[in-house]
Amino acid sequence: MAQTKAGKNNSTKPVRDAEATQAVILAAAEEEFAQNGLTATRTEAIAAKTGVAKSMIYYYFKDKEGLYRAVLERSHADLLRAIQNLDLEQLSPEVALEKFLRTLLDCVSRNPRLPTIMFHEAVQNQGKYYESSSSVNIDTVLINILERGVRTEVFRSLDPFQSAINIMGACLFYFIGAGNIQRFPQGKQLLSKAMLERHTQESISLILAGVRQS
Amino acid sequence: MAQTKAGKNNSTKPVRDAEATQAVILAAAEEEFAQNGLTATRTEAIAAKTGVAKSMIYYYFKDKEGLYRAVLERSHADLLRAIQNLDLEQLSPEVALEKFLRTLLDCVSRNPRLPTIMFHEAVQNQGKYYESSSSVNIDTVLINILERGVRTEVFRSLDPFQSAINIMGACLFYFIGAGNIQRFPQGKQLLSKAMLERHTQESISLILAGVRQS
DNA sequence: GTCTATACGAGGATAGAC
DNA sequence: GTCTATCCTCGTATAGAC
Repeated sequence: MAQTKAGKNNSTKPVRDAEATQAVILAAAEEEFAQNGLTATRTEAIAAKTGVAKSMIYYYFKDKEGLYRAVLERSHADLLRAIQNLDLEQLSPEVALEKFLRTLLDCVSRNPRLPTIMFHEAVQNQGKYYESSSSVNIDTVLINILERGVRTEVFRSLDPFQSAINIMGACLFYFIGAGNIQRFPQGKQLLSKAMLERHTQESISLILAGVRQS
Repeated sequence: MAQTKAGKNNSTKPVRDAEATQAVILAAAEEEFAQNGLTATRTEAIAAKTGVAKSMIYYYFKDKEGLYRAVLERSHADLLRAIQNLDLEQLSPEVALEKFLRTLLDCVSRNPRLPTIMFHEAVQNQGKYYESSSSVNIDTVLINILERGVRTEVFRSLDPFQSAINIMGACLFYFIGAGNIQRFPQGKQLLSKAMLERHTQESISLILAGVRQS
């Protein structure tokens, strides 16, 4: 599916680049899906953002659902890879937890749309497009860390399953609120570099203090 | 299903009851809006759930947006009232925080759809239907508690604004994930009474431990 | 590969009978 | 107050020219 790339373009063909077109479609689609979810997103809105014809979506991704799948996979890839490569087994629970959180927060800070994409998928589609893979594993990693911490008594005797959810919430909710919270006092830039770093730090502090054995 | 309001029904009229009809529509609409948000919800889906004709929606609520506004207000009312009546000023920050959290968690446990409604409104509509009221105030109350706690040094020196968001996330994320998480190990009933109580307890423990001066 | 034009079904909203 | 039937816009998806 790859031809007419730049460079070979020295003759007749105008500005046609399959990969580039796909890329702009994916980028625009990610924005739209993040805000609206699968059903409420209009293919026309995506097309409008890209500047390319609406029919290009169907040419490259078959239909809206195909595009959605592509966006879902693409947007989760970074995080999944990062979490999988973490190798936390030989770290102390506390260090492991901090490393996990920093990785998670780093990824979503780089792509703040990811949390809202996850949430739309979870709420609207009940995670049906996740199949057996994806975000489920992330929670499992976290649960394991917590279990180990409780067992070795460096963490207080919390419920690992419940706490994992609450911890994810503490980290990710920020990005969900971001759109809404813009209309807060003198419009703080929640997604500015400084604020994102602060969020990372505050989240980690809250959680580490929250799980630690007192 | 809407019928048999009984009581006033002792005379001529058959099973017609304006309030009852409105009530079933509101109930069904709340479910649908909670799952799909404003745009993705189909009025037909609401009608199908109620058993009443689709046109009743327009008769009572003018249009889909009108119904949405009604659902939004109705679903937030409990929580807003509860939070407003809290009168936390004379309590110590720690006690105030626990009371606030317990109230919040109690309300959303009684109506687990509220968090997803808030979520959709925040993400999809950027909170435009909230006007000046609603959930904004809730965060403000929490921020005030945190500020007071930091000032009096019973809480560690956290960022009240950031922490307020993270705390809300820790409490509410559970309900967002609930739909998706059903498909977890041996289908835990996340919304069962027992699990909701556990969530309440775990959230409060995590947060109190997380903010306390060590 | 990219565009324009269009078919066609879904869904919001209304009219009018009962 | 409630229903059925219908209108008509909007949105997905395809056809076909370039």
